[in-house]
Amino acid sequence: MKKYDPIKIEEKWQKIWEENQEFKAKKSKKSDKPVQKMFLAEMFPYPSGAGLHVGHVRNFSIVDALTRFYTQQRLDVLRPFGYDTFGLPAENYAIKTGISPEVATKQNIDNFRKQAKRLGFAIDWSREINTSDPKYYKWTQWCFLKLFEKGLAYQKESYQWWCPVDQTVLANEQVENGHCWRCGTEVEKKKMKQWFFKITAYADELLSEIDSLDWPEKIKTAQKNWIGRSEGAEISFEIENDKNQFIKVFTTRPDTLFGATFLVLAPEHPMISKIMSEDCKEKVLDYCKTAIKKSEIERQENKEKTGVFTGAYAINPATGKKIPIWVSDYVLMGYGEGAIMAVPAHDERDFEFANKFDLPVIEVIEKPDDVTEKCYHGEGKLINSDRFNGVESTDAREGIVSWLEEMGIGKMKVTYKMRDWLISRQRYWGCPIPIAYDKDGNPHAIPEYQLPVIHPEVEDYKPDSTGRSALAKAKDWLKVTIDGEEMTRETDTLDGYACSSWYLWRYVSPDCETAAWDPEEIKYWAPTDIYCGGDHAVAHLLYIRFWCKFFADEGYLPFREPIKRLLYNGYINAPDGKKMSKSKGNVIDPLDVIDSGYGADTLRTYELFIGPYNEDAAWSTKAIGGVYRFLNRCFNLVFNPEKEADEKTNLVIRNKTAKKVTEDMHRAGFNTAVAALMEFVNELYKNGANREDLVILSKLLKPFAPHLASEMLEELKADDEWPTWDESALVADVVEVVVQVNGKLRAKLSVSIDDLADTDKLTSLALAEENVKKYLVNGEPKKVIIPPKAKLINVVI
RNA sequence: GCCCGAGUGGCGGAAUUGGUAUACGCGUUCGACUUAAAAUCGAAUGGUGAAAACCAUAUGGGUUCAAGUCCCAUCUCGGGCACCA
Repeated sequence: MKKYDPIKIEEKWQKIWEENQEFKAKKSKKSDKPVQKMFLAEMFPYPSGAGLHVGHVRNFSIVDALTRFYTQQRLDVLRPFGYDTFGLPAENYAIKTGISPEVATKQNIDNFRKQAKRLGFAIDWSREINTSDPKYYKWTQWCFLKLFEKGLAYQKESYQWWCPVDQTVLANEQVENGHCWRCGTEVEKKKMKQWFFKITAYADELLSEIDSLDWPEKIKTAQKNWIGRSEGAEISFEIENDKNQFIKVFTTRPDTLFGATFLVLAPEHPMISKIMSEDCKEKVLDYCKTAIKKSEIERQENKEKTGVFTGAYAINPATGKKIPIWVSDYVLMGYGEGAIMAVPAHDERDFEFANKFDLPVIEVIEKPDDVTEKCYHGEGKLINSDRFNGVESTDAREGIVSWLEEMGIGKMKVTYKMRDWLISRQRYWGCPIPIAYDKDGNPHAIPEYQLPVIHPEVEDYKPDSTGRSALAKAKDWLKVTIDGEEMTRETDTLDGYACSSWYLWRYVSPDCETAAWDPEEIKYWAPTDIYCGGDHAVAHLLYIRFWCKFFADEGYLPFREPIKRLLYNGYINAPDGKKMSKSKGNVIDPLDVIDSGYGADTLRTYELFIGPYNEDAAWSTKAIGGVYRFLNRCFNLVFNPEKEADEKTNLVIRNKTAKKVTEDMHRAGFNTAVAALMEFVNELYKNGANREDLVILSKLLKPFAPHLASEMLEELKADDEWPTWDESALVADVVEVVVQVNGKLRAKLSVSIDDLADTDKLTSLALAEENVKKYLVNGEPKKVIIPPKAKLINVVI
């Protein structure tokens, strides 16, 4: 009796794979027909000091199962691996311990690599990349310069999110509920000069191409909402007593213009200081100062409207009447024009504001009878709107805008919620921005031949007191000569998301020294066919699309969407259903699971069997034993055979399983694929097995438990090429047909496959059943329904 | 508040196109092996009921010969966005 020893088997095969460089991507050249390529990747990990966790294992196991599936189908497969290494944890660790981030990162990578190898992943290890390696970030800097050349990387002074603990600016996407995504501190607003990428230039295309992607619906809607396109109009309001001053507003409801009874400006609006009257000046300035200082969380918590009158009036161009101009923090400077026309009768926020400050409310849309709310924001016929009375609001939008257009004070406009991507960080451990400033403070690109701008070594990694990164402490490094002119380097570094916005393309030629990616290799391998991850729904997955479109425009990429199919996997939670965390002490360490004797195959198979890949799952210490038992049974069938079956015994189940597993792999139904293999094994235990049964079992098992399957295939002296199936063998000679009476199950018939199409025969067989007969009142049914292919008879009485 | 998901045994889940609800696994119970235990193998396992049968896919309605699946309303949970004019 041989015993299944996963640790021994896994060591053996991992060594063989390493020596043979088994997973090195190959470009086959078959003259007769082109070989399909398949580029798969997981979202590369941030290598933390804690090592791999079970979430990584799930993510990598999904990609691995598919990698092996396509490899077994003899496609040209590229499955690389890399590390996203710039970031705050390494820098904070350096500040605390004095150990340089390079050193700590290298250790963590070595550990991650070692652990990943113990899981037996089919990775092309010759293509490993690391974003903090100068050979890599040289090209991140090159990407920045391309964007800079085209004006898509620019500097702007503006109010920005600032984390007082991490001492850095944060992007909108890095602020969660008013708190820093890294340390959880409440963020502040700070006025600073910052670098931005002009992602808004691609807003339209980023939105319109979402629907063509084979991505989960929830990611697509999240991106659509984030981009937040709305169509409306820009309208200029003349200031009373000053015909040359206008305030522009954005509105999606120009049809309600006659009901605009006041204007509201954001506290940051530049016109405020120009228009406010002397007697209101003090109150207005005071309000603006407090509002700007208020954190977003304070603005949200206190939803009651606040505001102050400027003392100035504007003219409603539709009515010619003068309307007061107010300031309130419910109007945001970053959206539209930072100013609105308030229509309190048809907008709840304006209504609240008007109520509080006792401002006039004029209804201009007819309310349906069944609407009782005071503030109606639906559609209807216009009223109180002079020549537009009676016009449907949906038509009036266009009518009023063209009328304004004739007067030269309005036009159609599309606005987006999405803002430009803030990319500068006042941190040491990031990719240095390849910019230097001349004596007058003008930014200049570091010329390409001077790249990479290498990280200087520093003694102390803390940002300085002015908020500049530790790079400012490297005095010699700061000085640079460009075209004979002495300049000072930028001390900000790039947001880590910049590094991950092009890494998929680096994978095709990771050692290329003449370009970020080799055009020939890109043409062959990219775009990525399958990409798998469980995070970054809007940030990373939007940025990489943006860069793809940009580099396509510049002629560097022959495609406009970087990821064809996205698999978005769920989290693995602790057995109690809660998030795993060190502080709760409920963390399951995958290496412990392997070492406890289960082995990597059991761990991987279990994580794919635990539930649908795209849903969260709770770890079960007991259930993993079931998977281990299953693999033991697979092992026993090959190494401790008991019964030999003849050629026909398992013909149906064998073909059925091959079909089922193949189809499940295509639709990423890993849990049901494993279940089908379990059924197959149960059947083989009952019936006995022949070599053909076992070869097919081993081949189908390989994507999940590659070590054991390899061991089985070796014993069976078979290769691992993915099996096909014989469709004609799927059907048994005799099938079960169900008989229902009024949709309720009453009897089961055994019917020869040849009789299945004979409805007369089926009907008489069904009606002859005792348990059917007794329901028939006159011995005759009303109707008998035999749906094609359903193996079901419904007798209607 | 708005926009997406989801709700099925004691538990994780299956049912892919409207056609046998509960596959597969865990747990539980019984049996075999064993001095015994573990491991392993086999059997049973939605609920009520002696049985016939009835009731069960969050709740209430509807469409259909037939509904977990489609339609309408409601509730609950998860996620995203959140004063975006």
